[in-house]
Amino acid sequence: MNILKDMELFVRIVHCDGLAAAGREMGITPSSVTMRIKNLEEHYNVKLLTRTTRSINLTGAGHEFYQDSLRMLDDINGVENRLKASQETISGQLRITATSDFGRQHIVPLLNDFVGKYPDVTPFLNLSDSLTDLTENNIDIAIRYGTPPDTQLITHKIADSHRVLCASPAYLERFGTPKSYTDLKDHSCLTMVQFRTPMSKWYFDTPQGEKSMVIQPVRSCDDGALVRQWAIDGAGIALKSYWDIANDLADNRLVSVLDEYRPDFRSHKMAVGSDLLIAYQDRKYVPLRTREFIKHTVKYFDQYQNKLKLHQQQRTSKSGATILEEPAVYPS
Amino acid sequence: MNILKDMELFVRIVHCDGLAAAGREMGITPSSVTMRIKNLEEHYNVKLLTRTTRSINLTGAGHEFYQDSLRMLDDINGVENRLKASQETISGQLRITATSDFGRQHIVPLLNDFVGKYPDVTPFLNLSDSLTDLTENNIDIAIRYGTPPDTQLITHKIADSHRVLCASPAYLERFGTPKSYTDLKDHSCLTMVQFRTPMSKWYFDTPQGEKSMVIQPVRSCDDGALVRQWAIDGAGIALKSYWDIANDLADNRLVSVLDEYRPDFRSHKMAVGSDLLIAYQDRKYVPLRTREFIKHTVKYFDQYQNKLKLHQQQRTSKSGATILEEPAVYPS
DNA sequence: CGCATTATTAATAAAATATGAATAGAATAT
DNA sequence: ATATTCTATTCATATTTTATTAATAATGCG
Repeated sequence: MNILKDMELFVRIVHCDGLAAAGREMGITPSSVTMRIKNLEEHYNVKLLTRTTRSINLTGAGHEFYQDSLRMLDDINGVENRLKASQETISGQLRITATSDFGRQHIVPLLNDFVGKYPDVTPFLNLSDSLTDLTENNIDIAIRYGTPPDTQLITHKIADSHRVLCASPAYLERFGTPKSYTDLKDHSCLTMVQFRTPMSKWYFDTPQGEKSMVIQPVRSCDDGALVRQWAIDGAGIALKSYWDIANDLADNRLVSVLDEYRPDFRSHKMAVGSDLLIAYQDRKYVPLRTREFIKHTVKYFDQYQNKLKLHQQQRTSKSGATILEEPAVYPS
Repeated sequence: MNILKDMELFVRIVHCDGLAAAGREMGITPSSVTMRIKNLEEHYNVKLLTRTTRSINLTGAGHEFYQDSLRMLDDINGVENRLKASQETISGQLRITATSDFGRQHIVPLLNDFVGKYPDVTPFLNLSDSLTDLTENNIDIAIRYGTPPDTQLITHKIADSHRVLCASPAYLERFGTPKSYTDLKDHSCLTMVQFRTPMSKWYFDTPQGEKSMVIQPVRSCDDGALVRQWAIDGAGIALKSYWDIANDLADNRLVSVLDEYRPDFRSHKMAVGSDLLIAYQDRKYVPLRTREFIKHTVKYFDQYQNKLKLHQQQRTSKSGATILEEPAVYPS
């Protein structure tokens, strides 16, 4: 009897909530699954699952065994990886998740770079604005704004970030630049929809403390890229994360407004904070390719940030227009 | 490949300082040992042992693998022991469901007793008057009146029981004792509400056969304990299961009436019959704690029944009220 | 050097595991 | 209510994995 393999199967059964489904994922027939669980139970003389044709339920012993299995599988995974690591190279599949617009702008070129350097790495990129479960999808690395609401993850800050209210120069010329956050009620606002909820409650730091305002979006969408495009097209003012529009600001396709109010949005389901973070699973063994990619990413954004600063200095020295720097004075 | 078994073998090899010797201890041939180590090394592409015909030596990776093996074997050993323990020792969580009033009066002291005897048992008591699904809630034992409408359950009769119409001596003195079931229409009746339906249809065995009567309750409630308390307080006549009021009858807080009519109530959702039963899931492997608790319960009610009989004999001979040793347990 | 013991190899035997077809049960759709 | 679909199970059969046997080569000891 191969207990470790049975543990793997058992965990799959629990996750899939069914024997047949687990078998499908593992590439074996339902009858085989039945047999193996039956043998396990007979061997230890313990019932692990109460099962009808339509549902399964863990017994007390089953619950314990599930926890034990998770622990042991994690352990053996570490052992195997360390064994392989004795001559490990930077190779294999590297699975990354990032928000779609940010991913296309930053992760795609970064990943090209990485794969160019390490050709044996085969990247898989999940671009999704909804939170992806790392364990479920076997993701090595997640890149998000703010700490995800998952205590199991290890996070590293890659770069400073903050939210930015932005619009196209054409829009601002036509409808005026808001001087106070209250002016926004007379503007066209664009919002993103996350978890089916429009993120229409915007927060502002004011001399009177934090204020929030519920805006009435003229357009909303669950795709971050489209919100950005709308803003570039002059459809209105959008609230975006800094790195999503860093290029647009640098190239003057977008202009930030009301920076001094430090605009923000929040959600209980969402991550907390606004900095750009890299997150990965707390595993006993992190593959070399993953460790190397984290280094690579940190370096990339360091350099990028420097590049942008340089770019800004050039612009300010030439035209005097401030784009990235926050003015310190509030309008009266 | 069975890594755990290979780990076991590997540890033996290290301890025995040789493949053949390890094989001898494990009851397999040297060639088999060679094969398995070879497969291990090939699978992970790592050399674990440098071996000549006369001596073996651990490589760096082999040393790590040896440590890993010790840890994992220790872990799996614990898992296996715990699994077996659930069958062989009286330990672990024992999950019981009982009706609330009955549970507080009888199961709580019984369980105290049981846990005192077997300290490794951690009891969980679900006190609910509505039926609890055993599988769903992972309940080991249910104690109910009458056979539950669940064919999957195995039931054992613990004790005789029947329904009893009862009222306080004070009530009967003031409003008279009913002589026939038809007298009940002139009495204050108390009923319990189960599944949102008042149990107001009462059945009686009469010389003319079974008769039923729909009573108009002056008070009703979905909590059995409160109905009993109302009766004790003299609010009227209640129809209760015998064991729910056995203590009250014994101590003369309640007096039964119309016993000769064998009063009863029924419900299609309810259990059939009125005897006190213990029910558990039809499992191939019933944990030892469960089996032991069943024994314990049967014994407890046997003794209790005898004690009540004795008490009654003393009462009829002395006609003096005494309090039973087992007090009705209420959180005070 | 011979002797005893060991590791290895390859063909074969044995054991463990998976499959496929048949049966029955439970939830959903009709 | 009835049909349908998906599920779990069982058992005989096929496949894969693992162990054995016997033969061979290698090491160290007296």
